[in-house]
Formats: sequence, structure tokens, C-alpha cells
Amino acid sequence: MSSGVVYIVDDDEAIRDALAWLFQSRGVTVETFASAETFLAGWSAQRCGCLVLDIRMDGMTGPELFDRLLDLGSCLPVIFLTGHGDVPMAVSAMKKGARDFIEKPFNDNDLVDKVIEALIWDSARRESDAGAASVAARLDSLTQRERQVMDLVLAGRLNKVIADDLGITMRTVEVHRAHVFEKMGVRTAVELATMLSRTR
Amino acid sequence: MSSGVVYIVDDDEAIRDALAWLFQSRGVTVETFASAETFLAGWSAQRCGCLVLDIRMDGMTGPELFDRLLDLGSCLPVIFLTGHGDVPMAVSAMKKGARDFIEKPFNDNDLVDKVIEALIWDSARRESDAGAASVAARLDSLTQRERQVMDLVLAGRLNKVIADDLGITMRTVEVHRAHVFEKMGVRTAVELATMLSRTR
DNA sequence: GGACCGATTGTGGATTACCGCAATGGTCGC
DNA sequence: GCGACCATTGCGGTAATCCACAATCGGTCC
Repeated sequence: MSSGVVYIVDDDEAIRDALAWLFQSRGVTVETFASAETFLAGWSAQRCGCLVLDIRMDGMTGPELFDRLLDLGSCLPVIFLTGHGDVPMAVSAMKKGARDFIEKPFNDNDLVDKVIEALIWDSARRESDAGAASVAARLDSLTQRERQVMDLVLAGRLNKVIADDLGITMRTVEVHRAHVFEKMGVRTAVELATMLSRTR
Repeated sequence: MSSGVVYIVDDDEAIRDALAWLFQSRGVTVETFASAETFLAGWSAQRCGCLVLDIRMDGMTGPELFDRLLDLGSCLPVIFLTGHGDVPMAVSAMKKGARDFIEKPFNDNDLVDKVIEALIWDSARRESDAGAASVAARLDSLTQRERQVMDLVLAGRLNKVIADDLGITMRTVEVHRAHVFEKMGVRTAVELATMLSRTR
């Protein structure tokens, strides 16, 4: 079973409890919230999992919460549940990146399968993001000059050409180049190019 | 105005004519089809543009045509039009990659804007695909040995290590390496890595 | 059989990359 | 003022890459 929690946001307590029971019976960790505002109050970018979100609620609606989360930079996968379908809203949500949009009544197993799939996806995305953050941090540690040299190295230029371009000696290019490789944790320009292309 | 044609598929002649007139008045080239089968009979992967597709038609339906096109490997952007929304169908189409799903009645300018956007997108995608095809053709021209050497070069290995790995001399590695660079049209391993990462 | 292609190898020389060791000058923070 | 950091430079030497020229062998196709 993959890591992560299912966050259920629905103002109908019976629905919340039924869904909680359903997921727990499939071994999935659950947290429930009676309102979008409650969920939002405890929101953190570190939350791992999947959000199952009802459309219609008192106060902030499901789509409004979704928009708010997008504004906050959340990448948490979102599955909408709705009792009364509305095509423009469904299409809008999907275009904004919602994972799914499911009408009630739905098949229990279908929903849980989709949620588990979303949990797996979220887990993989977090892992990939962590790698990207590590590379970004290393890029941030480069000095301005090192960055300039790196860009020209990645453009395939010879050291002597880089020296001409920047108006410095080849030895200085070599020094910066070596610093770049050291800080980025690579030994060759190919490794560097490959590393950066994987985190674009 | 971007290149490409709007293909309108709808069994209602009045709708077809009205849409044709609308797009022509905005300077967009149009072709109309009275049925999915008619469109499919003339289909080719070289078609550039955007497909505006009615959901309900006699014979093959819009979604059925969409599925058929996906099976054929079509990347043509598709915008669905429908008089009676159906959430599961809309969500399913969006998940399969439809560009939009619009209910009638719609705002004329909205539709044309969305179609023009899709034409621009299609044009950029074709350009990118052409580049990828060119690279793929060059990769196909490599001999088996050249391919082996290339993979190890891209792994950042020294020529002498590659020679050891493959049980050949360094000179032979150099020869294959040079052939790879020549066939791929690059001068350095970095250029090669970059080229390949852009077409993954 | 002959032509062609791919894989392989060697020689010798030129170019490029890499780096230890050493040094200078400028800027910034304590 | 002092230390840390950055940018820069030079010297000398080693390692790696690149390649013209030349050649052999085996497999495939006409």
C-alpha cells in the first residue's frame, strides 16, 4: 500500500463517515473535514495524498477550494464528487488539472481504485520534485560567473571559445568549470546536461 | 493567422453552414463533413488543424469517432460540441485528451478563440514532431555497434572505459564515436545529450 | 567473383581537457 | 584590520580526445 492520506471534504456527515469507512476497509488512511474552510485552515504543502472533494457545500464550495489550492501552489491530486452534474464545471475542473469528476451514485470499488491510483501518482511526483529541488539548490549555489561558464559548456563550446567569449583566460574557464562540476556533483559535461534535462 | 483547417463534423446541415460561415468570417479555413464516416474516409495523419465534433450523430457518434482517431494515432486537437451535457462523457473525453467540451448554445467568439488557440497549438506540435522524427531517423541510421558506443558515451564514460566494456580498442571506440556524431549531426557529446533529451 | 559495408586495428601527431601549486586584488562581514 | 570568498592568472605536466592515412577480415548481395 502506498503512503499518503485521503482527505475527504464534505459537509454531509453521513457521506463523510461512509467514505471514511470505505477507505479504511481498503487499508487507506483517511482524514475528514466538514468544510473547505476547515481543510484550508490546516493546509500545508507537505500534505501527501489525495483530496476527495464535494462540489456543493455551505460556505466555500469545492471548486472554490480547488482554485484556492492552485493559487497556493498545491499539487495534491483532486477528485471531485457531485450529486448533480454540470458539464461546464466538470470541463473547467478537468482543464485545471483535476484528476477526476465523479457523479453520485458511484461504484465504491471504482472510487477507491481511482484514489489509490492518485496516491501512487502523488507519491511518485513528490519523489521527482525532491530530486528537482536538490538540483535547483545546487544550481542556486553557483556564482554568477560559474553560471555563465556552465551555460556555455552546456552549449557545447570549447574552453578556449568560452574564454574568448567572456574575455578571460582558459585557465580561469577551467577553474570555474571544475567548480561547477563539483557543486553539481558530476564529472562530465554530458552528466551535467543529462541531469539538467531530467529536471526541466 | 496560423495555418491549418477547421474540420466541422455535424449531421445537422444548418449547424454546419452556420459554423462554416462563422469561421470564414474570422479568416479561418473550413471544411465540413455531414458524418463521422465521411470525415474518417478522407482522414490522413497529415491533416493540420482542429476538429470540431458534434456528440450526437446518426451512425458513428462523436466520441466513437474520437476513439477511432486515437486508435489511428491522430494528435489532431478535438473540441466537442453538445446540446445535452453528460458529465461522465465530458470527463471521459477530457481525460482522453479532448481540448474542450462545449455546450450549446455557446458564445460565437469564445468558440472561434478556442479553435484558433487549438490551431496554434497543433502547428507548434507538428513542428516539434517533425524535429523528433528527424532525430529518430538519424538514430535508425546507426549500426548496432555505433548505438552501443553512443549509449556508453551518453553515460559519461571515458573512451578507454568504453573500450574495456566492449572488449575493443580505444581507436575503434573513437571511430564509432565519430560516426555517431557525424550521423547525428553534432560535434560534442553534450550536444548529443541535449538533442536527445529534447526529443524524449 | 567482385563490390560494398561494417567492425576492427595501428601509427603518429595535433588539439583539448584537467589540475596541483602558487599568487594577486577586490569586496564584504565581523 | 582580518579572514573568507570570489575572480583571475600563470606554469608545467599528464591525460583524454580527435583524426588522417592505411589496412585486414567477414558477411551480404548482385
